[in-house]
Amino acid sequence: MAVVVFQSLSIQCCLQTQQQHKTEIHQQRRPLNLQISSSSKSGELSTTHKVFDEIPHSVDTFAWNTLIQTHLGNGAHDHVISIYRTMLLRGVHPDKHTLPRVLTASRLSGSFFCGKQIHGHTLKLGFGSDQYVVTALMEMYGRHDGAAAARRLFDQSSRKNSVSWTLMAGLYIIEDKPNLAIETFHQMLKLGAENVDAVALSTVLSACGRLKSLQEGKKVHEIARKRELEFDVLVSNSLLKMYLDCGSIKDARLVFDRMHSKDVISWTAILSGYVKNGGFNEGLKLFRLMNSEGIKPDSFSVSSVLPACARISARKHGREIHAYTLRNGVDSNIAVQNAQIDMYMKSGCSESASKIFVRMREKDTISWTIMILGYSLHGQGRLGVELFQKMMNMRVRIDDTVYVAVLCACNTARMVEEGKSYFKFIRAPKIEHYSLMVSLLGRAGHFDEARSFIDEHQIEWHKEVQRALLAGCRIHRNTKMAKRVIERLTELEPLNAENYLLLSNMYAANAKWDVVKNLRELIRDMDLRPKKAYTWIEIRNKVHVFGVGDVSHPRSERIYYELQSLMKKMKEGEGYIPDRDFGFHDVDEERECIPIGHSEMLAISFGLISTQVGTTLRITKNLRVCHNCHSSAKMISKIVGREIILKDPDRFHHFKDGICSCEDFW
DNA sequence: TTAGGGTTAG
Repeated sequence: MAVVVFQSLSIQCCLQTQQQHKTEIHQQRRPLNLQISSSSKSGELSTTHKVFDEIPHSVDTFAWNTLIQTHLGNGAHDHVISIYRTMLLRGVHPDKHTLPRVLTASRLSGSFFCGKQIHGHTLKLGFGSDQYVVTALMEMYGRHDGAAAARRLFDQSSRKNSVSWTLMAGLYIIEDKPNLAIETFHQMLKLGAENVDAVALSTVLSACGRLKSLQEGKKVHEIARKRELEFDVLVSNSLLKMYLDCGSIKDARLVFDRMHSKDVISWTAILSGYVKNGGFNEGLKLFRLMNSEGIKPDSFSVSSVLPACARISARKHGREIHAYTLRNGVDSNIAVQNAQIDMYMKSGCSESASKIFVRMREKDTISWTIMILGYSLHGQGRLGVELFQKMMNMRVRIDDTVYVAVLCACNTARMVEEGKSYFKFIRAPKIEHYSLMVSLLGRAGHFDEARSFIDEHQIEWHKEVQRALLAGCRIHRNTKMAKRVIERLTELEPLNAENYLLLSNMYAANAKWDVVKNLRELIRDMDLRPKKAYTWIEIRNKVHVFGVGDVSHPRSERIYYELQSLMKKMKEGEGYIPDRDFGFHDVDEERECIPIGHSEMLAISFGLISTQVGTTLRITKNLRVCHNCHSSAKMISKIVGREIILKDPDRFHHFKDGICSCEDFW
């Protein structure tokens, strides 16, 4: 931070000095200007500075301004201040071009004190009402003291233009007051409609997005259309983002498809929009299309598409994109590296993720969070807790999401006391933190404590909390409490079919068929659509999908034969007895079906007959795996001597040598 | 010679 004291310098003295050297300036200005301009354009700062050192005292302000501009453009803000000081010391008079630049430099270097001194200079020199000076001052005070401070300067200024109006609107957005930003834009329209330009439209569109107001956004879209600015790339990209922020991917796509020219930002915005809204395959498709149209992806586009690979466990695509980042030099970007770690973790390759994490030159809070969550996902909660301890020791910034991650890790590792102590550190816990604490206590079987915790924090009427409690009931087969929880869930989410199915399955387990019949009728009458269970397995670049009792696969006969033979081995060699209790299961159809017809069993069997001995099988299920399949998968891993990695919505199960990484707590 | 703006990761 530059702390420069100018008060000792006399502006009056500078004025006199300049008068004295007026003749010399005229004689020497031209050759010096040329020298500075050519060096500045080449961006060679050291050369520029050498030239600057050679400038005689009599040189005019233009050369100094050019030098200042070069350093400002290169982000050398402190240096700009030093040059300004030298300029004053040499008696050169700052002008209306110098002052906004040094004000900007002092704002960007965080030297508000210095900025205030320069404000004094602008008044003494009579540039207080220059438009560029006013906007620089507005931005400085606005960012430091808030929008109200900028507003005072703005209201006092006699000549307002599109830049000052837009700046004012932008400051309101920073303060999360999008309504005021939109109001400012409309005031500008009313008072000086000819001023509206692409940047003004872009700013107000961002405010509409923040407000999630499709109505306001469409009004601005109409204004852009009328002023023929709709297809300006900045405006189009802002419209795209506004529609995405307002949740209308359809309108965003319409803007994208109609754009005359698309840049890397347009492509990144739309593909990121799809990925964030669950359109993982469409996101990947757009990424490929972008490449084929000759738009080179940058760190932003790569970080936007990698979560799609993570979510659909598309290791192959993820690896290809990873290779692309290495070839194109974007792999050292921290956001890209974080997205890569997340992708590898979520597609089952925790080792590849760890390698990147270890090699990272710089790690931020997000990098650590991804690793802690990743370890929890793979049943290595203890490693996650250790990482959190390390992170604290290294004084890395801890935020709410890191606490979510470490509480997840404590859950996985069943480290109740550690979880309790970390929870105490959270200043303002959110419902996610409370739910994780309830889950931690419930999974450990501490139901009385979980109840007291819920009462103490008055969080009973949150579906997340009830679901967390249900997880504990499942593990400990606490049917009595589970019934109460599910009944509460049906009150909280009357349109969620899953809750009625859980209830129905619990009554079925107790042979209360009349209640089961009533619940099924209720589901039908309310026209609720329960989820169906599916499992995917990728064999030689082709994805095979299996439903419950599926016989549609061309190798179906062989798949069932393999399963029958495995079942025989499990019964004879491992003493396996299928569990008929589906009381805690989320789908109805699987209870009706014999366990070997469950989708994950079919996928495992197909994987075994389609790959070489010893190959690891990787499968993904859209719903939670049932107890029978979990036990079967453990035994199969031992019988066939293979690792089976099964991903369900909450975690990875690594079945190996007859045991699972989740230690049967899922 | 100068200002205000649009895309990323947990």
